Amino acid sequence: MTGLKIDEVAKQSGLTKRTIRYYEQIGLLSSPPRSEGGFRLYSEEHVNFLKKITNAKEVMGFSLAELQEFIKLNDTLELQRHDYRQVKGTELQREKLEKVLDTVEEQLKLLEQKKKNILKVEGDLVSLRDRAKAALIRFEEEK
Amino acid sequence: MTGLKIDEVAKQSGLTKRTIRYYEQIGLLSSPPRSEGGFRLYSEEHVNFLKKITNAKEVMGFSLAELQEFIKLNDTLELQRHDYRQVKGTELQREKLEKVLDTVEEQLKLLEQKKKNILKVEGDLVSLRDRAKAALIRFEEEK
DNA sequence: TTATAAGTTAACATTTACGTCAACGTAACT
DNA sequence: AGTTACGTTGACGTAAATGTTAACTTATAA
Repeated sequence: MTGLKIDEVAKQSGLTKRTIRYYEQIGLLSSPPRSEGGFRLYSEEHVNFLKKITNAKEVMGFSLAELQEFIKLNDTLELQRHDYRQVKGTELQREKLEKVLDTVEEQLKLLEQKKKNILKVEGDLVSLRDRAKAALIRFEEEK
Repeated sequence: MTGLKIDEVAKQSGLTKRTIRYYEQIGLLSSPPRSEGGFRLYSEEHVNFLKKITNAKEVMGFSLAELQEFIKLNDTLELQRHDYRQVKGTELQREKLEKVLDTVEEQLKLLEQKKKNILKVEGDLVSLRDRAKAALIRFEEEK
């Protein structure tokens, strides 16, 4: 009978209840257990997961579909780790792992680019700010 | 008869022709001159502008409406600079300037936050990459 | 000069990521 | 035991930002 109800999760994650259910519906968020009466009961992990993916979504500009792709990569790796004995050494698994690695490194490159772009925008903003400041100072001087 | 045609601008900016016309339609991109026959003839400046705003859009997560707001701020400042004699000293202009300044500084703060968030995501990605690498190495060792 | 490629407007379609509302069940409080 | 608050599903609505198609015009080039 333990676990957070959806309203609490909404508050902690900053998402709406609608959005949380929607994420579950599209398979982005794993279905939490239900109470006797059918209420969703979330764990802290669910909350952390939501925080993490909303952050990634904003930072990377990911669509929900892209987000899913990424979570799948993560899961592939977890699966690889846990089912190690059973699946070890299959060529299939190796290919999957290599795909994960490629994708992640691609994303890391994109992040680098993103950092550069942020610097550009920051430069523009700073110059805008300075011009605004200068103009204001001229006002003062004229009084 | 000089100037870039829309297809060229699309290539250089990475946007589609539809999008470029749309941006003009909503007043985000200034209407370029037309050729005799009615073709849009763009300058390099148009291309740069498009690059700049798409960058800002991605980096800041701006909607097109927000983007417009921002361009208006910029224009206000340019206008302030050029029509200096005419409008100088009016209280209205000062208020506008202060609003510009406030908004810009707010955006700069957001950018700082955004940088921190990037670092978080980057950390996640790096750990994902390292786990993938480690798993691959285990494959090699088992051969 | 005539096909073909690229431009134009206008209108309708589509996708994403939710918001909103209805009708109903469950928990909590008094 | 009754009221109020919160939960559930399902269906329909919507805003932003394009995609797509049609019908037509203008450049390009063989």
